[in-house]
Amino acid sequence: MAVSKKDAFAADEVALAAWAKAVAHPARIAILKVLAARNTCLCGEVVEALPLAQATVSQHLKALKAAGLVVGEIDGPRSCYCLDQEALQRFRQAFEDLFGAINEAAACC
Amino acid sequence: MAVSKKDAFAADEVALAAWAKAVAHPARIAILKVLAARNTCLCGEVVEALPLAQATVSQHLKALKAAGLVVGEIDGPRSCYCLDQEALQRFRQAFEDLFGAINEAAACC
DNA sequence: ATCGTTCATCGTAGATATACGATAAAAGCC
DNA sequence: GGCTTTTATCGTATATCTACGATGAACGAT
Repeated sequence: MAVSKKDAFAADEVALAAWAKAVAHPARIAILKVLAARNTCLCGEVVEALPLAQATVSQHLKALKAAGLVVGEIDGPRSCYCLDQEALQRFRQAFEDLFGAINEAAACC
Repeated sequence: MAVSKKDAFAADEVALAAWAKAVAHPARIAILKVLAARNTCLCGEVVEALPLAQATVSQHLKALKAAGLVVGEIDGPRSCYCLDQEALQRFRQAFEDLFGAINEAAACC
């Protein structure tokens, strides 16, 4: 964008938008599902489960980590990624709050 | 992106990602709240409620419309935007399904 | 017909996102 | 020490997003 206007919005809106952006790509949704389905969480396994190159998957994992939805520990040659259930619940709650604020709107027009 | 790989993912993941992208910006979250809080829904009112230029707001409204979360009817000089409650509920359900699939994951590492 | 109001769209500039190959870095193994 | 495996990061190309001023289109009012 020309210049970010995100400072002009409420902090909770910015936070929710950031989470939403983290899941605004099918690859990242798929990654969350893969991490949930396995308890080993190696990056290589995620790569095998997705139709993407290793570098791309690593980049998506980084985005999920930056959003706080996933926790990753680099352990030498291999690394361990897992879901941050607490953060996911906060995200879920923020979403529910938004829907709650929205769904009693009167029909217009 | 170099070339979109979205065809390689499950349809429901692509759909959820598209919805998530629609709310992946604080301005669009704010717009949804404004539309919910009023029953008149004129574009001008949304513009006044946001710290953005009219052209930018119109563009965000278009994005929300493209995602199906908002319905808009152009009526000559003015236009009427309202929330599509049905679509919002489908979105909410898809999200809940995702969280449901994710939150019983075993802790790893 | 000419304004004025309201909104969409165009054109554009700069910022991000997406994807990949190539390469570097870290650890174990020989 | 070299070699392999695993993963992150760099560099890069293309695509999309974000924002705005300027302009156009539709209608009501004068």
